[in-house]
Amino acid sequence: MQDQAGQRTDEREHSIGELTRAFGVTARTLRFYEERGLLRPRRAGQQRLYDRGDRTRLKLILRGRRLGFSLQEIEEIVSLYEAPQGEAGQLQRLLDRIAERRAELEQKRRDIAAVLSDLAQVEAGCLERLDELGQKPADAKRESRA
Amino acid sequence: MQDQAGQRTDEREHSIGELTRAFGVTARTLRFYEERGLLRPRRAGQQRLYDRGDRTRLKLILRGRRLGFSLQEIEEIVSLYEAPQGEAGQLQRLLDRIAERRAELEQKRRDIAAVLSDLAQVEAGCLERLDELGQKPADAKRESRA
DNA sequence: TTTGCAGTTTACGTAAACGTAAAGATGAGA
DNA sequence: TCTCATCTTTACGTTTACGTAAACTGCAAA
Repeated sequence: MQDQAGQRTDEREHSIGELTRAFGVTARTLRFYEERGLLRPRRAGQQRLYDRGDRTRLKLILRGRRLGFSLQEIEEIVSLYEAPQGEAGQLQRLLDRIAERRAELEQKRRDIAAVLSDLAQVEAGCLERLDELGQKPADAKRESRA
Repeated sequence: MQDQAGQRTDEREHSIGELTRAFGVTARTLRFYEERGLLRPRRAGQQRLYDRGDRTRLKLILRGRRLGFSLQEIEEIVSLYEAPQGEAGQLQRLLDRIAERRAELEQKRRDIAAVLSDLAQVEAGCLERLDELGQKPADAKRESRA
């Protein structure tokens, strides 16, 4: 588990190109996130170097993006992770914001359950009709030759 | 459970204004969705009248929106619900598309679980630190006077 | 009759999240 | 030394999902 430099891949710093390939995003996107303050890779001269922390942040960002949060919301969510210290009032406000986010996420979870349930119904109807047609379905999981 | 017209609210047709209040969207949004072909309310002269089917579709649309799907994706998803008939090949393609959507939704579900877990950790840290400070937290669920 | 509200169409504006092109720097290899 | 890939900054363009303003219609209450 060592790369050419004799370091674990997790510990190595990565160029922007490596990161684009690893995460399936464009360099423009990474620079844009940096411009928005979501990423702060260190510099070797002009070049950006992304360390493990940057990759973790990026993972969080993309996770939020898949969930349909705006970059501003993502920024707020990610900032929750990195606001550990503080006096009681601050901590209380942090807890409140966490509760808000949790409520949103649970709404999303309910939405997902509902859509999945709807899709399952449509699928059942399809299978039934295929069955009536005397056909066997061949989707990813249920291989016909099994 | 009868309204002024002596019909159940579920059966009544609604003006655009009623719908905006019921769903918390603007009239512009409803007209835009219609322009995009996502809604087709019937007309009484110029005025739009939304029936139960329209409201159901709107509910589906907003559900997709909360999950971060684009209107185009939402259109595709909703169209899955309304493509029941077809010969075997069509049904098979429909099943494939359902499988794709299901995969996306399950990815989102994993993302939600991950974020919720992260938030729970941050929250635990907060509570611990509040405890060290000798404070009692007062969030929505855990009322301090309980 | 006038006022006012709720609705309509048309059309330009806008914020977010990048895409894309231009022009230049930099280091490795032929 | 030249070339090529990869990186950089700057800047304008694009798509999505509406916002917003203007100008008009229809109906109902004052």
